[in-house]
Amino acid sequence: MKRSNVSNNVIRRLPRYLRKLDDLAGKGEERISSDKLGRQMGLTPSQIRQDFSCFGEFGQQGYGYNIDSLRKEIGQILGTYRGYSAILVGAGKLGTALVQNFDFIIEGYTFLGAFDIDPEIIGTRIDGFPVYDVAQLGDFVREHKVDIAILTVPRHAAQTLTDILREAGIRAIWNFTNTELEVGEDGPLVESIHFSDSFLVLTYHLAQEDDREKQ
Amino acid sequence: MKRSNVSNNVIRRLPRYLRKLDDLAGKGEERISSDKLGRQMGLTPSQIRQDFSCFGEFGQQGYGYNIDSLRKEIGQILGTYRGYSAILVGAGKLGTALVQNFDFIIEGYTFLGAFDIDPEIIGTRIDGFPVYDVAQLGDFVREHKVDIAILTVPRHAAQTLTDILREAGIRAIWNFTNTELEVGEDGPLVESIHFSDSFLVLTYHLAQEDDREKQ
DNA sequence: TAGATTGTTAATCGATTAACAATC
DNA sequence: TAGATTGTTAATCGATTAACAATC
Repeated sequence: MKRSNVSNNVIRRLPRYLRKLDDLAGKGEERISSDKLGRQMGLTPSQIRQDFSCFGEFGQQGYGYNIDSLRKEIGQILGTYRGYSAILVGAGKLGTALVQNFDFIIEGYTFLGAFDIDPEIIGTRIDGFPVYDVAQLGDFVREHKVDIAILTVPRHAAQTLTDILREAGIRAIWNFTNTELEVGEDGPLVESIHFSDSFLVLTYHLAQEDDREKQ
Repeated sequence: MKRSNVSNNVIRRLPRYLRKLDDLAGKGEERISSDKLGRQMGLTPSQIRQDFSCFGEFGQQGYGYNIDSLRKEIGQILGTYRGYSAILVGAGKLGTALVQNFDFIIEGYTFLGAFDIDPEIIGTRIDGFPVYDVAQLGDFVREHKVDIAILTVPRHAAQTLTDILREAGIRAIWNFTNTELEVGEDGPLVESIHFSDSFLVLTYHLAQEDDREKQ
């Protein structure tokens, strides 16, 4: 695996490849060429070959790529099945939905539980996992060396909890708070899902359609 | 407004600008230069000026940009306050969380209600909005000329509902099903939030850190 | 062997950055 | 007026695409 200076664009395409390959595998397909894959995904064959070649040589001339082994390679690159541990910070509707929709254990991660401030739900269970008092968050992260925090708290609490998580040595934050988190120099990785950004891109295109029509 | 061939990268930065400007306005700031804005957002001043200049001349030499009016301009470009109508398709945990977290009406959109297949929740209300039988989805969309469907159904139902929505003339689908929707030639716009893609980008970086360390 | 298809090098295209005249 | 800062043109950088020898 080379993986020296792989561009962001390439990295963000990898999960799409993985999804597509899972799809093809599910359909019982065995092999695919960059040409066919490109047509199915709306990419050029060149780009696909360039992307893969950032990480190694996964194909075979005259044959293409073996779907099953390519899947495994890309999964490996993306860090699946490495047993990374995760916790949920903020056990509201959104957080609960995420835990229930992602089968973390099957996917090769270890989900350890949730944290919340509401006494009503502390001590209960979500999908079988315990809900702890957020007051214990720092100690828990330190003790269990938690890798990933899924942050689904109200925006006003986002930075405070980020600070606690950073102090406790969390490695990554999956951020759903719709704010930019301050993590400083060698703070944790942050990957954000900004719902409103995505929604606004949608309405941008609608607005553009409307404006074009008016002319 | 020129808006001829604006690149995707530019479009995806616009919501970030809007968030930042809202932030600054909230802090009582009145004006900002591309230089300061760049430093705060991690972009070059050049890029910021280029981005804005795709849509018009919003600044003033020697002064910079007026935060309030720039906010309004970008909001306008992004189609806020145009009264676009939206429905929720799939009233599970995730969908409910989205409706409760986005105050659609305040944000300038019109939320019309939710649709589900579960008789238990059909006829109930979410955040005050009615939950209809999904059997009425097509007719409802046609009748109310609904602009946007928020699709939060299980993946196996995604394509069927997409087909119904397209047939009924929906203009855009905000897709949370973690699948690629087939919409054909002049089907609706699709903007997807792929949770798993985002999560895998996170674990990619963790895995890379780990591999680098091992060496 | 002939056909298919890779991995990689070179060419092109587009996006970002730098520079600067215009002007508030 | 002098200083600041824009909008835009030109230069650079990086990403995508094309081409092709290597080879299964």
